[in-house]
Amino acid sequence: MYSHSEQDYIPQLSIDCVIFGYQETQLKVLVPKLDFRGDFWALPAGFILQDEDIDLAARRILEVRTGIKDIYLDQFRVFGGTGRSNRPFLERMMSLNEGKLGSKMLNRKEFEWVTRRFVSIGYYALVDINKVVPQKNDMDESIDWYPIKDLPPMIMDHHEIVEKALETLRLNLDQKLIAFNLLPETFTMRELQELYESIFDKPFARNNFQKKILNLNVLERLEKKFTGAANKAPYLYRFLNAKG
Amino acid sequence: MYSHSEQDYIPQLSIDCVIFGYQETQLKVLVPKLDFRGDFWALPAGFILQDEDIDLAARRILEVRTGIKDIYLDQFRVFGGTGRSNRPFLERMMSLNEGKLGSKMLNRKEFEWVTRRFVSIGYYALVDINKVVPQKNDMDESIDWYPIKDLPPMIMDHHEIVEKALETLRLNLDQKLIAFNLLPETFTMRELQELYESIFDKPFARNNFQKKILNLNVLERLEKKFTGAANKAPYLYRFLNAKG
DNA sequence: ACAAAAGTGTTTGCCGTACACCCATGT
DNA sequence: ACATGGGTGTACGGCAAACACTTTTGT
Repeated sequence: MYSHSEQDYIPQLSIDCVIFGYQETQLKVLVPKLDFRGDFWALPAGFILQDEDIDLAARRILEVRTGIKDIYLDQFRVFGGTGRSNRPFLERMMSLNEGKLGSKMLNRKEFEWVTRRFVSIGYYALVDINKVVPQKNDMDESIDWYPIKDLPPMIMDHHEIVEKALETLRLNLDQKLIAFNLLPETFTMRELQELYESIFDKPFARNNFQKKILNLNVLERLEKKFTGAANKAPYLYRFLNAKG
Repeated sequence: MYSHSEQDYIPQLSIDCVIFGYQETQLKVLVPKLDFRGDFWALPAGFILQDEDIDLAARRILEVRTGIKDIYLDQFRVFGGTGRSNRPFLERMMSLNEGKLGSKMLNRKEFEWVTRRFVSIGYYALVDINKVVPQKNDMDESIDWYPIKDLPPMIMDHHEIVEKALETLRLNLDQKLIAFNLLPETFTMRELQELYESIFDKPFARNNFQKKILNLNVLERLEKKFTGAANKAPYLYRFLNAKG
């Protein structure tokens, strides 16, 4: 399988990614399930090449897992408790998988490398869920979108990492105008509002929400969208990057 | 001198501290000057023990340099560019100090350790400047408070680190109610306002500032302060930690 | 005609800014 | 009396919340 060494990667330092997507009025997170007995889930993660900027390392990890470039990405916090080691998890995993690991068996040196105490840099990413084709790597059994309110049990402190990522997302949402990264190119005001509601987990008043968003002057109103529903057709909007 | 090894510290990972103080209407930063020819300044920094939480490592570094515990401290960003190595600086320093390093000479192994590419976690701290007795370590020629608008030339990307720390301080000042960490136990409204003005580098309207701060309901008004000046005596205030 | 959802307008209260005025103190 | 700086009150304007009404569309 893969081989880690200090020649290639910075030791004891990793990157954990919280990849947010939005689908069916729910905020979701992309989480791989590891291909071992025992039902282990873990956030997409990776290491930093000796000659690689940390932001680019995060970008590389994201591209591998989502298949797309040009992802909105933000560093949000470092997790550096003393208990942060894969050792308990890996030992349990190996005891549950005796003799079944085959080519996935870690050699002694690799085991030593990955079971040391790790400090991890947390990044969160916002993607248009329709553009993403989740990619398993050779350690994964599967990789899926889970509603943030219904995440599978994850290893180590990964639940806390998601929690902090969501906190940061809420703080930055209006500030940095990044909600649009979670939506398709065009969208209705209702869709945007439902996205906000799923992120903040509370309702917004419809008319006031519209006024607030339009006052930001970052949306372009397009033609109306024909829905076939028994009501007025809503306008479509597009996010203006840096145009007038 | 000191000896680093992977047995003791996490390699290639460091902590850089921006220690803010306030004195004579100026926001200041505590910066040591290295005890070598060539005038090198560098932010207080250190490494993380293998069995040490990163926040506690930052706290340890701060305690050593300031002599006080119970310091307000916040992680704000990771600096992880590929160019982040002490090598250019150390080589220049050594060429300027040939034969004069004496006991400060790094042995081969130590030189290899400290000149690798480093990822650094930035922390900022707020201290009551009157309580601090800056402590040199055995690498320092001196350690002093410099006005943030008049910092000495610092090595590597330390200017950028201060810049980002100040940005974060501004963002968090009202949010987290932390300005009081820069002042003595008691202070006048004018002193607090001048502190705000030095941080944001802009004036505030006197009466409105007072109203805004008092509306936060985190200050206790004490007796008046006798100044001897030809005007009304100002009230003293104290910050309420978590009392009613 | 009616229900459903979209679009828009009006009122209210809060908050920050600007302006104005009084108070205490030493010269 | 006056200058100096401290404390407080009032008026204005913008913004967000709450309430209300109109428009479009398929059944």
